[in-house]
Amino acid sequence: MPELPEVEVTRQGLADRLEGGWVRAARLGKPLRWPLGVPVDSLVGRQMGVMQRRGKYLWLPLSAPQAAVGAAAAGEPGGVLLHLGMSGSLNLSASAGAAGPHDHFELDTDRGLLRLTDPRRFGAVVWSDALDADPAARLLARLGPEPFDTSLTGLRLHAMLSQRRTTIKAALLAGDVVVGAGNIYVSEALFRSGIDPRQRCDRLSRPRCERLLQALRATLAQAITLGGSTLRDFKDAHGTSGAFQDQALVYGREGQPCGQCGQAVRRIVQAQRSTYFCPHCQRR
DNA sequence: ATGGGTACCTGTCTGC
DNA sequence: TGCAGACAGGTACCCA
Repeated sequence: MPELPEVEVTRQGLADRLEGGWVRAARLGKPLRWPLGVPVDSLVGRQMGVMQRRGKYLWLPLSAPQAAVGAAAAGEPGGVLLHLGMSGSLNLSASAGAAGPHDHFELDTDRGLLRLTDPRRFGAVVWSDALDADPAARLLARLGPEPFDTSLTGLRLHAMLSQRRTTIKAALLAGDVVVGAGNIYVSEALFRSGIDPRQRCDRLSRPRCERLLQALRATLAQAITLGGSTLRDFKDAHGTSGAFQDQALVYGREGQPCGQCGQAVRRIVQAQRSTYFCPHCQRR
């Protein structure tokens, strides 16, 4: 599910509300992608810091435990690195009922109950001593620059892409050239920049890389404003669905007329994933 | 080193 | 109605 906009919308809905709050209890459901790495009770008695995002990961800093607040355990500060996988969402609510079959991580805090719901369980919650310590560091190491990082320019994007022979669709999806765009937003950004998703990275001119970066930023920014996309599962921290899916120009629109030229939008499969594009408006 | 395929897991929808 | 098969927002890992 969640691509950068959905993760960012989630972060925006949680950061202020969680900051400074205390963890009173913690619980795990079914196993996720990786084990937490520490006993879940060791999260109790810690104070939450400002939630941050890197790519599609979220980082919730946690102070060293205070015995007076919760459990007795001593420990060092650290945090949990969260990933929403394909079907995850994080919700903070004052009065949550009993955990459902897809609720796999819960922090009961004085700010409410923070709950990760993830039917497919591709998501993750991993303890790390710091963002730049393993295992967080190892997971984040492969990520490319943030799309809104001002040091990322069309020139730099062009330099990175010129080293690759894969298709532009595959390269953007891989997240090591730029993070954040997944299957929906890659299709949309390529349409908006008029680039054929099958085009080889090393054949893209610098002006086209420039246009691609602009389109990617515009698409992601619009999606964040609209609360992300909800295809089926995604809800923000307040339980609200996104609205970008209604603005998609090609994604999920196979056979429908392209809004620019009227020709039918095509769906092809690249690396086992659907790609939507307009063969007329998008050129190699 | 790069690139492609596989695996993880559950739910929903389609077509026979 | 039942059931098999395809498909779904991601990504670490393995092998060529």
